[in-house]
Amino acid sequence: MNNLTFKIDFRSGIPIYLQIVEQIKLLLINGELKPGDQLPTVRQLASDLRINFNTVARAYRILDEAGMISTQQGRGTYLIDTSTQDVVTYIKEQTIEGLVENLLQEAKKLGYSHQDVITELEKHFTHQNGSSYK
Amino acid sequence: MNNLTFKIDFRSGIPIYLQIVEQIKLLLINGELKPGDQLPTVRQLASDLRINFNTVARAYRILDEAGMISTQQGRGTYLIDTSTQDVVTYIKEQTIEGLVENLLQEAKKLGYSHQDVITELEKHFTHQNGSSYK
Amino acid sequence: MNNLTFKIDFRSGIPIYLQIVEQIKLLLINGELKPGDQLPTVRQLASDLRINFNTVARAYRILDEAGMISTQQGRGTYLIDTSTQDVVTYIKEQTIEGLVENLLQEAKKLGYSHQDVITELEKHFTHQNGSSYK
Amino acid sequence: MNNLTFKIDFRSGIPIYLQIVEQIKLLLINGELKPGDQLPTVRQLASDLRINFNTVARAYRILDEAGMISTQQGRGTYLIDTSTQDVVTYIKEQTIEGLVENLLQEAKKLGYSHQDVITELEKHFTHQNGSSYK
DNA sequence: GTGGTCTAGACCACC
DNA sequence: GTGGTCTAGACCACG
Repeated sequence: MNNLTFKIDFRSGIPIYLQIVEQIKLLLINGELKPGDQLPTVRQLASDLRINFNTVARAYRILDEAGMISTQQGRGTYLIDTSTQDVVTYIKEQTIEGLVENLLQEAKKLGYSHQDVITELEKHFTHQNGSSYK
Repeated sequence: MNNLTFKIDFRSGIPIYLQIVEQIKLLLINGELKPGDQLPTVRQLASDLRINFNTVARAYRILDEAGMISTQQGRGTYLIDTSTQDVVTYIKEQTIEGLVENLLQEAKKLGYSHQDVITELEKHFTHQNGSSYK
Repeated sequence: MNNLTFKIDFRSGIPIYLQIVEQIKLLLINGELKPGDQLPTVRQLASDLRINFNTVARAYRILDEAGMISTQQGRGTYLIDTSTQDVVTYIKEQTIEGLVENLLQEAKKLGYSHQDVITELEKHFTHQNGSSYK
Repeated sequence: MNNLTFKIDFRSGIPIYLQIVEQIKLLLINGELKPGDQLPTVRQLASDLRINFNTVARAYRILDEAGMISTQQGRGTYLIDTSTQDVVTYIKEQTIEGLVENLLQEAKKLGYSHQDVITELEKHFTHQNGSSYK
């Protein structure tokens, strides 16, 4: 049940604890983790990833403060258990919005119009794969 | 002649030297700085921004290594002087491409289709300002 | 394990941080350091060499930007860990080529033919040590 | 008589005064300047090259101290006038020797044998132009 | 007066 | 404990 696919990049410069937070969000979105599931213990995950115990604890603390997980003394750590799809879509929307907002903000500084951004995006669509429209 | 509009946010957590690097790129793109122009001296800019000259020197060194400026011992620092528009468009394109690529990569991880990204973008267009597009 | 033989010449006029960069390249080539090895911490090496830790940090930053080492906040600094011999031979070749190219370029300015250069080289072989060649 | 072809590279990082010293050596070797010739005045050359007066003066001082030129108060600066060919060949030899010695020293550090250096050199001969043997 | 190097030491982020 | 950032200030090389 806990063969989770964590990928940590030690060279990316992004703090490990943040990478863990992101990974867990992704696992939830992918469906690899479901609301109510138990997360690996801090010590287990630290050992698996060959990283420091405190680093995992910090990631869990952040998720806890964000209300995404529930840490229960002596019983373990669980993903919050609300009506499933709600959490997932909320997180997804929150994330994509942040990304888009950031893109537009930067583009604006560079003097690009919204149309320019669209054009650039479409360039990438055709390059990568013609099949991605759903 | 050198009344440049530098804006440093000391509370953003982003290193000052990186903010300077970005600012100079922006000034170039905006046309406030032109290829061949002399930049303020390290000590002058440091004094203007109320920061240490080593911090400015570090920013200039990075821009120099990136080939955007030319630092000349005892003479000052100059923006690179190639056929003007080339540099500017190159930097702009490089930047927007990076931003878009990053967005799509993240969106993909979240399971969004390209169309979803477009939709989200358009939502922002109407919210922010109705003038620029659509 | 980290009894590395660093030799810094404080009177050479060559910046200390550059000397450190060169020394580490050499240690890698000599095999005294191997891909994946941890380098001494910035503060440790600074203390050993009786220099400021910022000077070491600068050398490490350069090596990092060049992709030769991997600096990890809070964990330490490690030599890059690709298929061993690749890195070493690449660096060696890159270096010797630069040296030879430089020599030929200068010799050309002086009006020397390639044969002249060879002749001059052979003169040095016999002077220095009769064993290595000819 | 004084349309000399000076080429200064402000971006090379090599001090301008050293570039001038080298240029004058080259002009002598090329025959563009001959023993006994008058050099441009410090102010004239500084103006031509758009550089600081002191920089040229410094270059001339070095050449003077090296015995290559003779500065005569109020009369100008002249190249030393010994039996022509002597000076030229001396300078040439001195220079090529320095270059070769430097190459071998660096190659040695890298663990290259003399044969390796020869091999690398020959690689460059065939690549550049097959006609250079005199 | 210009930039470059180095030092000493404080404070922070991360592990 | 690790590296990163920034400051303050000295000294040097170059122009």
